[in-house]
Amino acid sequence: MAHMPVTERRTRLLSAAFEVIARSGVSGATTRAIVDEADMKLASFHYAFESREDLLAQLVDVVVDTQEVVLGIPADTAGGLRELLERGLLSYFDQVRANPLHERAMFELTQYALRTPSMAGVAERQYGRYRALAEASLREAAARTGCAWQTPVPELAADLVALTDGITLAWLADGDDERAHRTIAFAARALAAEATPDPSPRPHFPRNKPLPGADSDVSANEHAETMETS
Amino acid sequence: MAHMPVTERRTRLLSAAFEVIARSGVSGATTRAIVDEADMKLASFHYAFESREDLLAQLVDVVVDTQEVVLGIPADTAGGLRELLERGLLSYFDQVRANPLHERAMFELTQYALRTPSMAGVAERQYGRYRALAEASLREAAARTGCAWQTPVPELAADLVALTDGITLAWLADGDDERAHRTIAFAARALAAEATPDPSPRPHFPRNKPLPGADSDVSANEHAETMETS
DNA sequence: ACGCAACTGGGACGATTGACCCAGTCGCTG
DNA sequence: CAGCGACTGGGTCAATCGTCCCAGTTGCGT
Repeated sequence: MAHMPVTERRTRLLSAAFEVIARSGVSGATTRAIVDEADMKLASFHYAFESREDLLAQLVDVVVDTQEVVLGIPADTAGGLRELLERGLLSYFDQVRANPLHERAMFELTQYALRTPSMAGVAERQYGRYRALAEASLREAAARTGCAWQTPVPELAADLVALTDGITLAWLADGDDERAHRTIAFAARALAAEATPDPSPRPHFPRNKPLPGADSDVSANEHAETMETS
Repeated sequence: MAHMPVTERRTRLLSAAFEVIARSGVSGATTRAIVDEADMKLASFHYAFESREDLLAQLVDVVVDTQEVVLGIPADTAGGLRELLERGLLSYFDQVRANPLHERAMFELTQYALRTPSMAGVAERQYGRYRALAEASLREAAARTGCAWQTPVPELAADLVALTDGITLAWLADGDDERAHRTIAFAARALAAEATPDPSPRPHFPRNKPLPGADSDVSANEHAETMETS
């Protein structure tokens, strides 16, 4: 393989490692699997990194610092706060659905960091970043619609992160797009209820409806309108 | 070690495996680590199970079927629906906090099932069970307070599962009890808003406040039991 | 052009892994 | 109480793991 400065080799190995982790988990990310994915020789690994743990630690660092998957608050201001949040959540969900392996790798790395004593605090930093990103989105959404949050935004950011995490985890497990869409609608309702009603004329009383744009199958299966307190 | 029927040996090995997974992850649950935890000899492993994968598959099965960690809806009906839900969530959270390793092992097993082709559908079944348990709790809470859900309960169950998952994951990462309590309060508010207001005199308009008992009490019910898979 | 440091290739090592084998021992049944 | 099937113990195997070593090769500064 062609010569290559160490720094670029490091970068490529980190990317390859992430790829392998997404596919086979952290335990499957052996030094040989990583260099194979990066199309390198085994010796190059220990020339670029001191050890496998060294690479893993740097990977977590990089991944946490470059995390950008967030609500994409739409530019157009059509609709009220609730609708804006819902579209932002749908945009996030589309990212997840487009690349499920990415989220799986993130969860995998989080758990690895959680059970590795030498990486104590990394998971905490990761969630701090999630919350910061969520907070920015919430502020933007409120500003865009002229609403004001009635709950401290950092607190709402934690709520939003919990919701997106929960939605993502459930979807990774069952792959049910429609259910995810319904939960997203619920999340948007719940968050919008924490702000002053937007000044638009719309009387915000959005009972959830079949969500146009969801896949056509799955339809009326477990959606019985009869619930009641058994 | 003393003689022992295969069935009991299997049970013990499953428990030991769960313990090891909680401590060291699935990848750390080697045959030797498991038999060591169970205080057995290595040969007993392959006498009780065909292979390591066999044990893991059976463990996931057992764990999914015996999952019982849910909202403990309190027996006393003091307070409205929102308060009842909040206390139920706090009860769940106490279980998690009393034994964080249990939840970590559950996430670990879910991810293992997710990336193991031969176990396709197990994660889906797991979340189906979560939803069923959540649905039962929601119905109970509504019945207890005389409220009626205005959204299909199976749908709300998915929302509740997403919330608890998100809360749990965030707490496992940062260990922030107070933040978890705030998110729980948010979750209770959000869910209660999906029901008809309870007939009690209280005009439910709970802007959140500094949470008077957030850090010290919560000790209504403390089961620091062993978790166990049996 | 030249030399030296940066980099590569291939092999090797010890440790650990899942799996297996088989001679021995236990304990129930008849 | 005798015997046979159920069970145990300890050793062994090939495969794979992380890590290391070192003789070669490349490319850059001078």
